[in-house]
Amino acid sequence: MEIPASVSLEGLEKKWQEVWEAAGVYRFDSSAPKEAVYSIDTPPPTVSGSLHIGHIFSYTHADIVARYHRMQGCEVFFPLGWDDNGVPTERRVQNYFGVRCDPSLSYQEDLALPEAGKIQIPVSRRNFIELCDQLTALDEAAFEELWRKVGLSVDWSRTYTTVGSRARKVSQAAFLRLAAAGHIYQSDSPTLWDVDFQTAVSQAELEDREIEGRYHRIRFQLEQGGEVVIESSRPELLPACVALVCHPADQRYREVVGTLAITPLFSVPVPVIAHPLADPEKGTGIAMVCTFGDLTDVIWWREANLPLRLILDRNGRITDDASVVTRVSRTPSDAAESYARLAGKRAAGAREEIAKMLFAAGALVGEARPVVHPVKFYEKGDRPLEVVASRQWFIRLLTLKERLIARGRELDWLPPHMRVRYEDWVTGLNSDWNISRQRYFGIPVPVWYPVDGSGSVRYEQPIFASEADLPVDPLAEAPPGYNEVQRDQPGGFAADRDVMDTWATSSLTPQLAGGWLEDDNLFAKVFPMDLRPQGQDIIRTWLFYTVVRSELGFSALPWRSAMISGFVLDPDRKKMSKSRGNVVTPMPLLERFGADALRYWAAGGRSGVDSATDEGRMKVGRRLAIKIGNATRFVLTIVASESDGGEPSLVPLDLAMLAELDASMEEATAALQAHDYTRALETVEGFFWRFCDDYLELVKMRAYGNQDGLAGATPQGTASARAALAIGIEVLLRALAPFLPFITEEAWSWWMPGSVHRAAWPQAGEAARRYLEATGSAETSPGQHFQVASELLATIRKAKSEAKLSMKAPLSELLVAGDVALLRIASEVLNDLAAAGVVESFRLDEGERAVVATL
RNA sequence: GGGCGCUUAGCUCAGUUGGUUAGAGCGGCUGGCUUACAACCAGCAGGUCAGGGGUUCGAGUCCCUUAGCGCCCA
Repeated sequence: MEIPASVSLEGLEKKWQEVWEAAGVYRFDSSAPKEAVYSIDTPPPTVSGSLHIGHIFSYTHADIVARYHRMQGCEVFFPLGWDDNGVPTERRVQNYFGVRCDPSLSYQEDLALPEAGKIQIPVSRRNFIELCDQLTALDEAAFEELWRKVGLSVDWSRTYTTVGSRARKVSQAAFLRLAAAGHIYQSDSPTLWDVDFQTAVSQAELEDREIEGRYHRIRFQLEQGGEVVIESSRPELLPACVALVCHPADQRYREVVGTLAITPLFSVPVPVIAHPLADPEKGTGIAMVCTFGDLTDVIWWREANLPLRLILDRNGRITDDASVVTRVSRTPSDAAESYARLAGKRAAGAREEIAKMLFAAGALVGEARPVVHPVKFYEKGDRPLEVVASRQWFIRLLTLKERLIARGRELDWLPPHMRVRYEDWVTGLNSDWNISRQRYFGIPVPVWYPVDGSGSVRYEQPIFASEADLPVDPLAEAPPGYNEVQRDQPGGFAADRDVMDTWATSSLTPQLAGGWLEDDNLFAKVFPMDLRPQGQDIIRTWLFYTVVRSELGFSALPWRSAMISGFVLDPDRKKMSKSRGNVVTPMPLLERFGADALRYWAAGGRSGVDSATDEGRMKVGRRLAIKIGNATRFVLTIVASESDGGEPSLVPLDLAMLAELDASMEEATAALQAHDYTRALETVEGFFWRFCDDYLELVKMRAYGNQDGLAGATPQGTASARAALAIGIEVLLRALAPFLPFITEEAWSWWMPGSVHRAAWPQAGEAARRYLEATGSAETSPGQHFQVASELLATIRKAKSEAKLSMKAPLSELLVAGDVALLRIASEVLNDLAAAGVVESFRLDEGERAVVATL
């Protein structure tokens, strides 16, 4: 036994994480039987972001649960990954190195990077990807350092990433299997497109923003005579107009539905249709349908089977190809002339130009009316999205809704109301999952296409990679049966140039981490997983997509439970954001308060409840950690001090204290079983303070032994107190270990072998049972001695405190009145009470319950 | 506009199937160097449970309603 002279928290993080790593305390043993495995699927953080206090919140909750199950004897599978994939990394690489990707360039061996602040230089795709790898490696190291410092009991030998060859193989194989099973299709269909990022965007990446626009009133002549006036915020799409639409019940337009209207300037006849999505309240109640102004246009276009007239290119500019309009115009040369004035312009410029033309043609009615309306944006973008028709790969979702809702109901949600968010999201899905992304740093779609004799790419005949060849890069490798010289040649092949959506990989974390396709034995043991801890902000993405992939690929839920954390707010309870500049970084707080203290704060955040960054709570956590160290040290000092040589015999107070500890542990265990780490901590912590403030004080003198003149102090009583103290603190250390892993391990190491984190979680009735064994007593039911003694002590303290006296001041008499049972209990704790409270005499009276302290 | 959640002490939050006098921590105040810990200990004060209505022997808890806050979706 090595008891330190004083307790310090400094350096514990570094010391113990090294010991744990060297001893493999958190290493997953894959030889464990399946029943003993508890597996956790954490969302891998995007490493290209900067460190954020939120990064330790949800993961700490998961870690507490992981540590609990490990102590319950489970082999815990708790790997962590890094999500490197996609736009955020590319952006960061562009800014960090001052480069941009130009896929037409060839690879340069010794790439000279520009100095910071200079204009971005173009580099080849391979160079660009190398830089992405380089930067993510740096970012990963910073993240791993944070997690280790926080003390996550992760098996760091099983770290995975969402790029790299393993992720490629898994994602591509999953893609091929879904394709073979008919869950994936390719379609040349309307797609939301960010003109700056040059990529398609899926429903989950969308965000509505209110922007200012202007409603232009435009006059359309009717073929049958007369006119209608529509209002549009996007008049520049007039050449793409394919219909007018009004609500079926709108009396104003009843007569014109089914007739033809003629577009001004371009003289294209378009049908007037009726559809319930047309809002009679909006504008004039009749709108133009263009291909495509927004997603409602897509619905009208699809349902009314309208023609396609695309006029925007992928840069968001009006194309040069006037034939889209001239082909269908009644005055082709006038239409061509009008169109030429728009060609090459972006939306905003074209809008101005067409307004002039409409005005000149007398087709504009009145002044444009300012309006604020919601417009779709890519969540990371800053220009409104356009809808372009583009060839993309999709995973079918719309036919899957009911199955996904049913799966959501099987999942154990914590808190339960989070299920509603998932269900609302699934119910509201209006498109399949577009998984093609026109990016560079990501996992390639494992597909090529034949090029026919005339040089056209035959997209309808995709050549899928074979699973045995994975991972593949179609841009660098030729498909089976072809060779490289045939690339992009007539009669040869062309690669699919896209990579997959980041979620197409991230949705496979159970497969990625669990050894799917690589270690069948491991995968069978860990999948489906037990727990998915995550933030509420990624229910519709990470959680949802993972459920989709698991359902399609494995006909199973990926996990039994989902534990949803709230947000971490800034100290003023405001949402943190970069733009507001109130993001709290965790490292300085870790340095100041220590990992145990931050974990204590995090453990106070119940599932689903937002928590403010609260230094006060961290301070309390730090004090608790110090107290744990001091209490252990004190107990050990007493236990190790010279003994009177007596064997312990049963003392009712000691037994009662341990029985109360057992009761607290039962409560804490039930809470943890339900993933309620907050309640568990409160329960254990509450008892720990009573152990220190009441029990320790009550038995201190008796436990010292050799106290001359102390009433009732016997060697047997001393030995009993020492036994109870040792059992109590030992159980408490184990109970506190999942929450404050560093100080508990430190205190454990002073006197116990091995790691507290591999010790057994306290079992029901354990403390009292061990005490009875130590005292050689038969089964005895514990009494209320600890409760009663605590109450009496409180009365004594109150009397002295109100008299402004030291606790050492003597009390001349303590009167205890009550029934026989109470008096018996009281009589059995009087000696300890006399020592702790310096009470000179007691009076026990039968009667109405009362306690009176007389100074 | 729709959905979900929240409103309890100065602050942050517990409060289980309705059941004694509504709890904790922090902060505040008053004391105490008590030989584990002054980075500590003891004690005290502080609440019309957001407002209104209802069900009930009994409501912080259940129902209706109003107001405010937050988040998600459109």
